[in-house]
Amino acid sequence: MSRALNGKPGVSEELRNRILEFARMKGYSPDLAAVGLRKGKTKIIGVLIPDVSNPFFAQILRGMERVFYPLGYHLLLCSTDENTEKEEENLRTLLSQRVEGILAAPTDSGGNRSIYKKIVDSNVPLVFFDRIVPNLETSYVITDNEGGVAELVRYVYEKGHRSLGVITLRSRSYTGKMRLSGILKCCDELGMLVKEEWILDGHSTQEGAYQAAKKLFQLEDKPTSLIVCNNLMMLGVMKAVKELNVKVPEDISVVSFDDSYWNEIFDPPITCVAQEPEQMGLIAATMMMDLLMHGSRPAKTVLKAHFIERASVKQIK
Amino acid sequence: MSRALNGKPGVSEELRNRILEFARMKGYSPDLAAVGLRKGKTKIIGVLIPDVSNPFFAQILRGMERVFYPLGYHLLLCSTDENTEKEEENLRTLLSQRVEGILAAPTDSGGNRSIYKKIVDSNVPLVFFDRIVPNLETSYVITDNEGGVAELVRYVYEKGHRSLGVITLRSRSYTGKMRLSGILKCCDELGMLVKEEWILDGHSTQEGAYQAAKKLFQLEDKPTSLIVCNNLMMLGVMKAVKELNVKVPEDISVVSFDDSYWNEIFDPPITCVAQEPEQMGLIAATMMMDLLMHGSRPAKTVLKAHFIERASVKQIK
DNA sequence: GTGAAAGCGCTAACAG
DNA sequence: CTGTTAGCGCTTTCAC
Repeated sequence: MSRALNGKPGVSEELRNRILEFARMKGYSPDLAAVGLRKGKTKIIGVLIPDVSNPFFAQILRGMERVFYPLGYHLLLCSTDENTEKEEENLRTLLSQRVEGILAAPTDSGGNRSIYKKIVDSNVPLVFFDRIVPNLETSYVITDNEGGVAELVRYVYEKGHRSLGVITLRSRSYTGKMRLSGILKCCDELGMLVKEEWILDGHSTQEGAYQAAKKLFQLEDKPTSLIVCNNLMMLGVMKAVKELNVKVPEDISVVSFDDSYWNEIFDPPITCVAQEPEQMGLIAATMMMDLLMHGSRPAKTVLKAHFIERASVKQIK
Repeated sequence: MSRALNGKPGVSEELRNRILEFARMKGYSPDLAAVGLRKGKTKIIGVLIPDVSNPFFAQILRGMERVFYPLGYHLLLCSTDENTEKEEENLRTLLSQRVEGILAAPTDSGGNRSIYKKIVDSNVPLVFFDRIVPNLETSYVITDNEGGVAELVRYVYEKGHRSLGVITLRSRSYTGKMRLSGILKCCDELGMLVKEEWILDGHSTQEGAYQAAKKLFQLEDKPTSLIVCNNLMMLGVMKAVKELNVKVPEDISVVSFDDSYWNEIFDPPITCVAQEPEQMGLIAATMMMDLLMHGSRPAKTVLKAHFIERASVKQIK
């Protein structure tokens, strides 16, 4: 039976055909759970993502799907909502589902370290993307966050700006830490002023950034430029800009980490550094396949964010 | 063993505790595939989606996740890329994975009818969302496409417009058919002129709509208003608007089916009818749970698209 | 209250 | 070339 259905040698053509025909007639479909149980291979990969509805992660997901689909692997999707407990629970379930590997964008750079450690130790292939848990022997793809923000800061500096505001990500997240520290370091080197009250927490969300931007725009003593730490927050800032009728770049110049649909069509179009989420997903998935097929050593890739000049920064003489 | 671990009665406290302790020490985690095999319940729901990277579907997915997660169900994700063959293959795999139910946005309103029919007949709970295969006894949630476009057309008409262009979805898709026919029907009733050459196929994509809009904008004989049939295509139209330096609404008035991040921050902000994707996902998921738990009759929900007036339509005297 | 055994659907290994 | 059997990890049933 099995031989015939799976096209293995050792069956006569005639018998094989009879079995195949019978199977078709009965509408037979193999139970992959049973196969998985027997073979110890489920053909399922677990993906842990903060939020699918964020286009950035949605595009990553698409990149992954693109490599797994042709290889017959399927994706079990879990959202963490940036919640450490949910992350832990999801991780446990994925393990229980006996996924062959886990792709994760960890919520917190330290929070669930011990669980990830356990996963690594138990030899379940693990690949981090976008964010990492430091000092863990896993494959990962991340963007050069510090390099990316440095490029933005330097650009603004060269345009003559000497003061900068920042709308930050959740401070506990890996990317949040990297981007903020990168900005401050670069500003420090260049002698760019970043007052304490110009650093506002946008909580990684559109709404958070909207509130933060409103607060900033209403300050007496404002910086001449503003850096926004991700795509969703840029959207919140745009809303505040419109609502308070702020003129960009006349009143304030704005740059953003991440490019997204809206940066280009905003008026003025926003200068930014872009990541390539789909590419990142693709790479992460490929790393996973490498781990799975060749059991190779962990690979580490740092993607460059590429600079896109548009029209949201004013030249100051 | 099983009794102790699952908290079933019939075991002494002492033995139970000893077993639990031992399990914890050994890092035991139940094999859900085996449980599933034994119980005939995999706790996995299959989701078939055209494209995760489309924010509309990503948000639907999020809505689904929100109801399934607390109930211990997990999502197996498949992308069809609007490709009928991929859809068929994915459907087969989902069935083979013995998912307990399937949530699907079918690619083509007729294409894979027979497979869906088979799924229904084999009593696997099936819920359509956003799009349906007509005349199939399943639950579904869709938006009132005809009502939505009618609202847009009537609004434009009342603003004094008497000619309308259309950027359409892929003509084979359910939503594509419904929206176009709704528009034409409404225009016919009102006496709104829609010339053949003003109906342009945007192929449901940003790029397609970009090309289509450019073509339209360069026509000698243009309509005074334009309706764009979804969110992604609106983005393409925006790009064309910027590139050709078209003035909205002075040169041409624009309305859109779907609201999305960018409609609000565009200049001018776009008048549209909005769907609520997360809500739709939530409802679809709830329907699935109903089917699963109570085995109830198929439920059919048609959501109203709600009108949002912004500033992209000019009043003509 | 406890242990042992059967069997979910499959495949690999082993006889015939 | 073909038919049978054991066992993947679990739960349910049945016997003690």
